[in-house]
Amino acid sequence: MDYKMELADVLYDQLKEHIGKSKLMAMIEKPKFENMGDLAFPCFELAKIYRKAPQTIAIELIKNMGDSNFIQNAEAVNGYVNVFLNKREVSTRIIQEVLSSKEKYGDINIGNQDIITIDFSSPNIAKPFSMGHLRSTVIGNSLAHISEKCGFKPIRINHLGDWGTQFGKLIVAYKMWGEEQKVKKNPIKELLSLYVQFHEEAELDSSLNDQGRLWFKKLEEGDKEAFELWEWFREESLKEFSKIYDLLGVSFDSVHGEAFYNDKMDQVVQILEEKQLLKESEGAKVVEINGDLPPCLIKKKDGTTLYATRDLAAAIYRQTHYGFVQSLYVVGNEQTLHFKQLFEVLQKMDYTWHEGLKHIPFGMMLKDGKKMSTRKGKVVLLEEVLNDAINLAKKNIMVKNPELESKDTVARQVGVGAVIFHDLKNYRLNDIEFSLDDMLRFEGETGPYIQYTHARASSILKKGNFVESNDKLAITDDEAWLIIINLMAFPAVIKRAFDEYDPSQIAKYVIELSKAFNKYYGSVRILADHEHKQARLSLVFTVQIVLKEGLRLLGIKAPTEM
RNA sequence: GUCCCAGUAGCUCAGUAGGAUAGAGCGACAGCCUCCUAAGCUGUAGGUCGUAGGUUCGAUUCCUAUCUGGGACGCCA
Repeated sequence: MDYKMELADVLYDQLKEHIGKSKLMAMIEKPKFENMGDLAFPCFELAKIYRKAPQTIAIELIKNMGDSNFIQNAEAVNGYVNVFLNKREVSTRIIQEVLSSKEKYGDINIGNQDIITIDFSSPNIAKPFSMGHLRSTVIGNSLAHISEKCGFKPIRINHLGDWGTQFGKLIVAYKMWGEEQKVKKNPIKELLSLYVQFHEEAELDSSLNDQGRLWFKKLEEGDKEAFELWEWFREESLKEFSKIYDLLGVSFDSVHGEAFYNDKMDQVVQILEEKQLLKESEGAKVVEINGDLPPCLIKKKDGTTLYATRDLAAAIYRQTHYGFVQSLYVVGNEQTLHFKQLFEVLQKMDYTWHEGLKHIPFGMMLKDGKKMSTRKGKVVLLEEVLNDAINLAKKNIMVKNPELESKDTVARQVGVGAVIFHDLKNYRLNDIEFSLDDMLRFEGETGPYIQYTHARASSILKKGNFVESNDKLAITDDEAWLIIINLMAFPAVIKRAFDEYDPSQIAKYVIELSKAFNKYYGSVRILADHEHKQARLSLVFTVQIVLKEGLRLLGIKAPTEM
């Protein structure tokens, strides 16, 4: 039920000569303070049209307002029409709605099962899974859930960074300093230190870079030795990554990395040539782009490809293979220019579907105010952070709930939940200064706070032997109203999260709902009063449902005890 | 040098298709478990919304300039 619409209906008759309904809808806002009602209509713009004071207009609007079951009364204050909803009617109705839809509450069918490909996570082979990759992973995963909730069919793609000059460099480093046994024993760590060593030595001897490029050329041309080393590095990396994905609860529909497009790039280059888009510039092949953008590099002077080439091939492949209506790239803000160029080139190639391509940028994970650099070995390993969080959660359980049966499972859900929530609760374009302390905080506006609230709700339902019923839903507690308002807002929040590709909307929402519930819990003895018990427990049940669903959309588990 | 993003309480951040008294969490201080999980709740202290102009009945929100921080700017991804 949309109460904005309800208010618009009630006011429309008086205003239809001057304002359309959609404009009217857009003008209605939420009052700044609770004691000012539930909806507000500002009359300042009307003052010009009617040549009257806003306050006078508000008073007249109220006097001639139509009737509605859901509107209790209205007041004219400071040029606003402040509307109070009929709490009893609205509460009953919303509880009924959640109860009948369960976890489908908030589903919006705007997607028509159309395909959205989501390119996210995409770690680089032979490098550790760093905190930087966490952002792409959790944002992309959440966007997949959100788009599904909006009726789309997401295709989760892990576009592994398994190709490029870096592998030439790694092969050189391995051949010069690597030891098979050491790498077998501790693959990622050993490969990383080889990679770091390479960059240190290359500072002194730039011919190493040439060798790196040479070995990458060999790799692209199918050299056996190069290929076998590459394959080995890839295998070892995938094993490491799958441990992380298991912990995070993330899975993919496709793990085609960059290498997958190796045999599809010639065709792209050919098309570019046919369309006469390819120009020679300083020995390299480029596509020039109108406007201020620098040209997009397609081939280096040694004939090897660049990631733009592979991304072009990938975009075309995805369109022919999946027929997406939207294709999202959850990739860091610093690559904005690359995607602008990529999309421009696809437009120049006359692909009409280029409009569905969207870069979803996010801010960087900073260390000491600076970008982390793999090349210098300045990385924080995600696995270590997750393990720290899980251990801390376990410690908390031992103190707070030593009787709990599935301690390890819950510790994992809570620890991982804390890390994911910490990442998702802020707007994605903000840079995040890495702070282990912040990430391991379990109090206040954190993942564990939401999970705890959910566990509380679950526990009370169990203690109260709650049985679902459609009767006795009328809630009379004043303290419940804040919960009701939040429950009502859920569908709109999901819509906004989808429209803006912004999971933080949902994170902020579950915080508000949790606060409202905990406040209620603190002031109302839910199980004490027999007469109101059914209505109250029904309310608790709706909170449990929506919190669980909200957390699910963020990729976080909701344990019933903790 | 050019372009992009950001500057709100001690810290981390909300709020911005312009609107009513500037909002949380953490930290600090003071309370609340004979009572449904205290990972909780209640209260106090704390801000000329980076700075200066402009548009407007009204600007933290829009425009311009400026300062500060970060990022991007062809053979890495």
